[in-house]
Amino acid sequence: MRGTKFVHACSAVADSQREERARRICETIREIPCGSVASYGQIAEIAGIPRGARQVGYTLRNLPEGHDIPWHRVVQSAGTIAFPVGSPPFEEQCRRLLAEAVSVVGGRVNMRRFRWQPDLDELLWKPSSAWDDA
DNA sequence: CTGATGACTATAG
DNA sequence: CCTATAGCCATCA
Repeated sequence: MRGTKFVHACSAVADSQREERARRICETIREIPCGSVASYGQIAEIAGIPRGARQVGYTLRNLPEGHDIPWHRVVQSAGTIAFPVGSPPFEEQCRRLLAEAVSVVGGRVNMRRFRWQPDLDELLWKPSSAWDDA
């Protein structure tokens, strides 16, 4: 029957899959260009995890000490910063965003102006395919 | 297994 | 703009 080894193997697989999700989430966040922001849900979807907004938050909360992930470019879907207004992390995120010209007004970013649009990015960086027929 | 939690989100009033 | 509510889902006690 299923012994201890089997159970250990299963939990090992579960761990690797969890790591894989976290890896994709971080990878996606790293793609957010300087000067833009993305929502938790947007990151989750791009990372291939539908309805995984909370998982993005969870991953971000457990980042290792020396990480180089631009966590400050992730905000809630409405543009509001996820931390309590006035809290240390809230202030830190405001500073980092302002430092790259992303204006934060009343603890909120105007998503219409700063929301990251991967499709548009690709058009701007690889215009040939889009403009050839003109 | 069960219930509580949270760096979430969409919707309604 | 605000609050309340109901989904959401991996984690954890």
